[in-house]
Amino acid sequence: MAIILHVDMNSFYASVEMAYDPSLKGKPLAIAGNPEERRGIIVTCSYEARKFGVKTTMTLWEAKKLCPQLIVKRPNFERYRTASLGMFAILQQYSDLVEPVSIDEGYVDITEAQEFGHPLQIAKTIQHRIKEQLDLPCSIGIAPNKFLAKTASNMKKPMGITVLRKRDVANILWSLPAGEMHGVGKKTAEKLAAHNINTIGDIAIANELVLKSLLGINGIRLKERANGIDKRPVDPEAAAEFKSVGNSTTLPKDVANQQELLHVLENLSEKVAERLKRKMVLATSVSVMIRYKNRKTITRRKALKNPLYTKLELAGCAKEIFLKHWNGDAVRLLGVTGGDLIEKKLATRQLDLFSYNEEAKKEPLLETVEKLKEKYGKNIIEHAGDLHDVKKADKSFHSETSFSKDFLDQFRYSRKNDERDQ
DNA sequence: TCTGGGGTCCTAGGACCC
DNA sequence: TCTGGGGTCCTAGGACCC
Repeated sequence: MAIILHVDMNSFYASVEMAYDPSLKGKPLAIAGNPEERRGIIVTCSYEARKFGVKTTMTLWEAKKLCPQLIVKRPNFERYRTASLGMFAILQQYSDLVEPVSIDEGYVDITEAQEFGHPLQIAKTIQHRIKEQLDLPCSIGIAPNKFLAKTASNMKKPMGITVLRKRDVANILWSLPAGEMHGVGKKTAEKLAAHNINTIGDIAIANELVLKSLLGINGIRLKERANGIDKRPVDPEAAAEFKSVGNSTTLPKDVANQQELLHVLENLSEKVAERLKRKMVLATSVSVMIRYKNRKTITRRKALKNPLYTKLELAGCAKEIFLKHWNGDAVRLLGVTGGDLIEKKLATRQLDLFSYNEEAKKEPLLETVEKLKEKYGKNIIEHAGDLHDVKKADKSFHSETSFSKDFLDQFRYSRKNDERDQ
């Protein structure tokens, strides 16, 4: 039987800020967007802030009302990426089978890692090292598959370690509300409730035909998972295979001026083009998202004959789509996404502007180490020496950076988990 | 005077072909 | 004269997650 860990960082952004500036420790801290640009929602907050009722997605002014002494920081993604690199570098030292799920969580298949001890010992060591070396708290779930490991890591926060065996599923999970299950959101919970399916146990014994008609293929999967079954392997490549790359922005104020909107599309296209270039992929489709003043949102997409990646082509395409479908109303948000990506080397088109070369591949290692040293003021390399095996440590940095370029290009954070953290 | 930004997967309908 | 059914591609939108 496989042994899977799910490592989940606790209130990650806030914890990183505290590691960076220890004077913040023990204080109510929130990471939020810019209120002047009406992006002032709470992205994540410290446990001290949660005691006041501050929650993810709350507007900044609501949070301030609950907790006037709240310290608010803008997100610093560079800092979070750096910390994330450090975390994954540690995970990689216990197994090659590390699958990053987001900037702050990942799966580790430790089935073949007996040399490092029993699963519980390994989890304790990893948690201890992340705390000691990065000054960051995490929770870890230990289980025979991904679903159970993910569920387990969520059960004790912060700094919990939870073992969830398949034989405990009925005892521990079945009494929980269906909405607690990973993969069951608000809408799905409502649909299930309408059929008197209210708990995870109800899902586990529900009629497959009912689930299928209600939720499609997802209904079948939910039933399997509710029974503790999940055959998905831990896939180290999963995060590297991007399907789309997009940028969107909520405008500082609603805009109806066409020139202004086209200019925003140009800027978004430039960012997307840079990322396509960095990933060495071409887009075979372009989508434009328009959210109007009243929050009505449309996406319009165009498949391309010639895959593209330059700012000029992307912007041209985005503008064309926009002008064709924009109804003239004031716009709140614009987004540009390149989709159906293909690798540059597989493209039949002539390419010349990619500056990427073999040398560039070597840089991330040095960069990573320098950043970790600088930003944390902790010598991560010395700590890596703990490993007895310098080669392995070296290798782990290399393999880690190979996925990090793609993976860390984005940021994500946990809403559902943050709410459950309370 | 609410509600960000970056993704994935799935479904359903229409076009088109055989 | 009326009309089958499978398959694929494309598009739009919903749901969910982090």
